[in-house]
Amino acid sequence: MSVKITFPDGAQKEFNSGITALEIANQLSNSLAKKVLAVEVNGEVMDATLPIEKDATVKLLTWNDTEGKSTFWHSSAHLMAEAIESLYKGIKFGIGPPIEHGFYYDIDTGDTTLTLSDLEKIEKKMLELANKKNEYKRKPISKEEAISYFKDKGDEYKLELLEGLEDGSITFYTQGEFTDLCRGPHIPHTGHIKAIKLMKLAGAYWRGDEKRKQLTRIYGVTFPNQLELDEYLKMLEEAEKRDHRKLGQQLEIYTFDDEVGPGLPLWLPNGGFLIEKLEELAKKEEEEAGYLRVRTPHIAKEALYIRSGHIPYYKESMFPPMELDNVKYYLKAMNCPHHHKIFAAMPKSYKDLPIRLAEYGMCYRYEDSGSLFGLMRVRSLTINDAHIYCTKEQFASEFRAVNAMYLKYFKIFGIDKFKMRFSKHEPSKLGQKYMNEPELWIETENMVRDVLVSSGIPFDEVADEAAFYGPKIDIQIYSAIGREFTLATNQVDFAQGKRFNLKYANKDNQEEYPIIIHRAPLSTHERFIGFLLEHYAGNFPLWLAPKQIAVLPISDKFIPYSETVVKALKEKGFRVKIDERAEKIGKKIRDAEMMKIPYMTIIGEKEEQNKQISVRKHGKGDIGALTIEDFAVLLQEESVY
RNA sequence: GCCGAUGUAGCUCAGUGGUAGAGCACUUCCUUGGUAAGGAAGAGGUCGCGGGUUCAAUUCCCUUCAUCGGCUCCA
Repeated sequence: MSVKITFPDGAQKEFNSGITALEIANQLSNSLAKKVLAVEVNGEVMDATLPIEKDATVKLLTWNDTEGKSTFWHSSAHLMAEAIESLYKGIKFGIGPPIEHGFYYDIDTGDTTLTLSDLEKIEKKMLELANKKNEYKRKPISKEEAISYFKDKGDEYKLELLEGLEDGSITFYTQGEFTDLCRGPHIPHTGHIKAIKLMKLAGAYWRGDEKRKQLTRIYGVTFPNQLELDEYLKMLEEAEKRDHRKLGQQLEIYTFDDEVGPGLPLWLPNGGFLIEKLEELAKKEEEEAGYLRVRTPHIAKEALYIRSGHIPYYKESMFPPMELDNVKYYLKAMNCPHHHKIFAAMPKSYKDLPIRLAEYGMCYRYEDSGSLFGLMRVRSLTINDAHIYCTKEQFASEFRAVNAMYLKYFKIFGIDKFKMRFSKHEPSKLGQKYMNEPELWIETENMVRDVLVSSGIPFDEVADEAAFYGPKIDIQIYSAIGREFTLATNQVDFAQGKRFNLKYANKDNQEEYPIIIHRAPLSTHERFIGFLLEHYAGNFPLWLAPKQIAVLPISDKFIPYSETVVKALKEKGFRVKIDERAEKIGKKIRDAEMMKIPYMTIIGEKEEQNKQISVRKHGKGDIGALTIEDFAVLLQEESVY
């Protein structure tokens, strides 16, 4: 009996039935066989050591394939578990999956507490075990046997996992002395794992449920050679330099102060400038798109938030109330209720719609102390907010226009790596997390999907991520250190119109509730500026840079001429800073480079005589001498977004 | 909020059971130097806050606050 194997390049070859992928690789080339980690058979990833008994399309997976890597890391998690089990007594194991970069294993360490020095010990043990080139052996097992194995071992976590598995589909994998409940697949043997780094020790709730026991999670990453590990660690170091918290301090953008409070950023002058610039952009674009600007107070009475639903649905994220004359006042966590009251201030006709109310509104949210993260997650935030009140007929075009505005901004800022996420409700949570309006949910979700599909914007659909009042679109971005954030949102609200009794008279003079769109394409100042810092690595484009040009006199003899240069550049609208310190030019250049000022002009005798300036571009170096006029022309294009 | 780690000068970090140091930044002086760090002197810290142990605590222990790495949650 033979089987016909089709390779990715279309080539076909006959082999004896029952041949394994590893044996196929061996026949093709010895060096290839050494690299094979797993195999994809008819689209399914499996062990390279399993027999192939039917004709199949086969792709050998190596380190260069995503699935090869994740198999490698999954096997590394098992190796780590083996090392831990051999070093410590009474450890119970939760789950140990591969992740984007590496793997983790959640373990219950019982009475022992692991510290960072334990990680080194475990690393060493892992290398020792890897060296043994132990095979990962797969063994199908009955549910009954599996249960008795883990009962004997006393691992209630594995027993709980087994509860969810069907008899007949259960497999064990064993390498060396360690056996784990696992679907697989795994790499052929531990010898492939050559470089190991256990990254961090963390707590993680069993099955992600904060009401259940917190296990110890160990994150690690492994590679088939030391060089790649070194490169990876180097890359992490580089990413750290882009961390907005580091750049924010270095470039004097923002700060925190213990006496002000956690999550309450103070914007330094450079940060204040960025905010002004962003608002300028937003106000211009919103004015052109027919938005009307409003202003609202930072607090409101409890009654407003009972009506809006924030007290029942969102209270734990609000700062506690202050009480005056037996009335509770809350700091606003959102601008919407205030905007709704503006809509309600005067009677409306269908002829007034759509109404688009915009405000850079400052809000306060009591986020968990443990979740605060630089500018990305704060407790005081200023939202690029607006609410659009429209009829059902107007919804599609309004929603489309909002999406177009998003894309326009992304183009301005050169944001091309983002994900659009269409967040829907979860029917089983109606009345708890979500307003109990099943038909309206379906209807609005369909409207949103139609707009997305017809605009050709790629998106993922996710259940159980909606706001309590309606479905939404989130734009996901990644911080320099790989953490995922929602940058901007575009939400539909079918509920608040009714709750706030917002009405308009239609053509037949009947009262109707508007649909409301909540949108914030430029996110909050906090998160957007945090994101921009990392996105540009601190090198803001000229139009946005708080300081655009550093004027650097070579010695104080040239300060008078430098001052005329400063004056001339300022008159042309540039943001200029002069460095009059009695330092050498090399030092002044270094400092300006470190502050990432886009342009420097070096001014000495030559320049004064020729009525010119020597220009140096940040990160590029000397670009020669120019007149101020020519320099201004050169910068013209960069000066606007 | 939970698990773990950390907290010393504006910043980056040493260090010690006998009341503290370096580099950079800052101030002053010297230097007037042509594309990423010139020299010297000086100033600056109740060693996060509070409590305990001790003859003595920045150091050891506890509490608390903040930050960091995760979890949960979220713009």
